[in-house]
Amino acid sequence: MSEPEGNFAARLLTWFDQHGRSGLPWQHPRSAYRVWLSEIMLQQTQVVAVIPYFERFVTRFPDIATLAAADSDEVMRHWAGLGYYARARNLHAAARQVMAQHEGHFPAGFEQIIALKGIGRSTAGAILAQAFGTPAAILDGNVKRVLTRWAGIEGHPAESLVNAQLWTLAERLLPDKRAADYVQAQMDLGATLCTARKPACARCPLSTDCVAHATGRSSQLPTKKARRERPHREAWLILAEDGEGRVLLEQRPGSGIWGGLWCPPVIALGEDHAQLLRSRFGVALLGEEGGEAIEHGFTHFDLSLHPLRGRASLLAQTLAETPPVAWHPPQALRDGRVAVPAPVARYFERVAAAADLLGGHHVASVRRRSRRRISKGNA
DNA sequence: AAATCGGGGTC
DNA sequence: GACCCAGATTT
Repeated sequence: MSEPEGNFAARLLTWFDQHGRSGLPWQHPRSAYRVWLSEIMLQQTQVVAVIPYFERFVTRFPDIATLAAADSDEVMRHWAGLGYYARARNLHAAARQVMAQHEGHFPAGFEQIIALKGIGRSTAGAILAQAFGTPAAILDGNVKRVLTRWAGIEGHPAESLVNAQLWTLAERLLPDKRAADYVQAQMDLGATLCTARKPACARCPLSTDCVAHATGRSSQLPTKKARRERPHREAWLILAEDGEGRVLLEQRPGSGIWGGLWCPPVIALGEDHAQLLRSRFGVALLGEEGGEAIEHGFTHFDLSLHPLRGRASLLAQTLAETPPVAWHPPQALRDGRVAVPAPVARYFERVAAAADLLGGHHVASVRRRSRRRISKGNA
């Protein structure tokens, strides 16, 4: 078929030349490593949220060898607050994979790229096209939206049949030139014109033969999935302080929420927290006092964390199974020296701000050092 | 096929 | 408050 799709790619690229985004940090310089890193960070994460993390990450880990050689705690520290922490663990593992299997050079073949941890079909295509100029299809949220609308594809994209249909179409529309630009053009169209809500069809280069636009179904496509209501969970957040005001942290297991991050013990509200603190950490909590709950929403449940502060009394006893434990001053949990979950960092900022309000001005210097506050503008 | 895995931007 | 985001991996 010569031009059965009505010059879809050509129109997209012409639009891109005038309206595409060209100032993104990973576009200059554009190396395989920087493209790879950006694609991982951008999974389910918006560009504006990624940019400050990307800048900090490449400053500290400028190349694959540096990343591979780094300590995992330091990698997690540079990811803390961005979410989906399995991405960071997979990225780190993949960097070591590249060192071991490809002599430190990011591979240029699809099969080798997709074999790396954390890289699926779409991310592999995006890297292949942007880093090596090899034409490859992608199918992220943007492209799913653009294609379901343009071709009028009904049914939820998660269904295997619909998904296969979308991949086939994406492959068929692929131009044989300007591979990197074409990837970026698809992203930019989806992010700026063919948006989830109120698409700007009047300015879209594809509207002339867009099925959804012609039939008035743009707001109906892609088909939304019925969402279940999110359950609500409650837990204690145990803030056990030693004699020097340092807080007890445990490293969370790799699987599950906040995997690999450091966090004060989180114990379900119904459980016997005193007994659990004793058995798992050899600690008793003295002079307990509560505080206002920390509300935090996840994709599939809401969480209320009830802070429970107290003085830690170490019980001299041998413990059977002690998770990795560390003690850190609250300041270290605010300024990014320890990889803690975003709501935990926020909690300690709130406590510090309250103390600042009551007392001295010494906290000002701490704030200046806090990149998280500045980059994300947390209140 | 469905569930899991974060946090924030945006309306 | 609901929806969504340059998805991959596990169940």
